[in-house]
Amino acid sequence: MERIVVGMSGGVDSSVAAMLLKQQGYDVIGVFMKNWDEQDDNGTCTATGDWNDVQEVCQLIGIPYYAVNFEKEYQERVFAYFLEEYKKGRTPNPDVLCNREIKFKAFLDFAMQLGAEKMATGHFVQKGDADGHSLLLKGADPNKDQSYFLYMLKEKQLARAVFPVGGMTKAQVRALAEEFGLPVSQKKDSTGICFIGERNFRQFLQGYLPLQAGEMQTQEGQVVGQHMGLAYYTLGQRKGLGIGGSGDGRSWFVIEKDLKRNVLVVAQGEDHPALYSRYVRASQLTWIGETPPAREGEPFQCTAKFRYRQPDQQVTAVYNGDELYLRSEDWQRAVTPGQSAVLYQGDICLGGGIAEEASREAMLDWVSILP
RNA sequence: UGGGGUAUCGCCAAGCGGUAAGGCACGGGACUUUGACUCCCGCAUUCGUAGGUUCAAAUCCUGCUACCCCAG
Repeated sequence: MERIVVGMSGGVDSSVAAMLLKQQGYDVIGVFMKNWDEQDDNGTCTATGDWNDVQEVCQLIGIPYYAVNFEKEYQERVFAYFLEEYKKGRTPNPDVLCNREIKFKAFLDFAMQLGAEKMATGHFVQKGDADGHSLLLKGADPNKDQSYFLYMLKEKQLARAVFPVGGMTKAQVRALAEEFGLPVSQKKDSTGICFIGERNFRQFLQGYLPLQAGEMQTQEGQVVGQHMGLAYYTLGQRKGLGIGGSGDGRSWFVIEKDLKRNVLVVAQGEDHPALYSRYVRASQLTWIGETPPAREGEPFQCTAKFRYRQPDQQVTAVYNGDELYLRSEDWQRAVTPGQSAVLYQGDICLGGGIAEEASREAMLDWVSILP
């Protein structure tokens, strides 16, 4: 009997995933990952409730369960990077790294040590196969597809993974949970940084990054307010600026973080040109498959998501080593350095990179590159 | 010191005798395994202040206060 270790968060999706695998006759082991240690106001660990849910669910399903601690790995491989990026004025996405480094590396290794053939998670993604090569496909529920967060995986990692709920809709998953009387069937979907959870983001950052207040200025250099530290803002941000009523009365948005001058550059109106770009340069490009969709320097068509849940955007892409250049058909709003650009062809997730800069104008000689 | 003007929510701003629009900001919620965006709801028993006229005033009258402008 094939053994599969399921990464269980205490949520509906991973609980149903474990249950389905058990039904299919696998030797299922549930494992709860603890990657962040934090006490809430009452002094109890915020992960305790989730661990309790995991235990309840596993007992109900009738599978053994364990908890494993990856706090150190998370700290070193994910959180350190997270803070470094903020210090550079960028806006990192820790969850894509968490998946590559923790869930599909540290945890995968752990699963193998438990004698498993495969690991499983409750991600809403599907797997495909092309001549024996694993493909990452979007989840069947277009509203819940989480392939964006898994683009950094390699096909070798993927080959070891199964996603039992990826072919279902969220509604179907909940219905199954309900049907089997899982105690978490009505549990609210979790959001926020994985393992760290929902919290006041500024308060959270304050504990790790020094505050350095400075000026908010327009592009023309007019001072329109004070900011409390560039790290607390991201491109395209509207809320939290606190400078309403000035200028022409429209909303203000962050259009640039000038680290050298410690100035937050803002502009008025959601349609301000500075919020939009068409060209994106990304680094740290990774392909899921061993064979990229095109050769270096050879432009190709695909779609991209510049943020989670964004509809596919038609782009022309070309890459050089781990540098990726994209030209979008449509204007893209607030493409932010540090955020990921994830590439697709149809339902296949190809991989992606981390945005370094976005521009209204070409940063490459596209005319000569394009056919 | 004369003359004129303006004072309505944190900011901007409707209102012109009939019982306080709207925008921005802010707060709450929804959405969401990053950060954002977006959407929904809330947000002045009160109109610088003290009186007066009137059935009824932010809206009319008077005093006071503050600020602005022009004269000096």
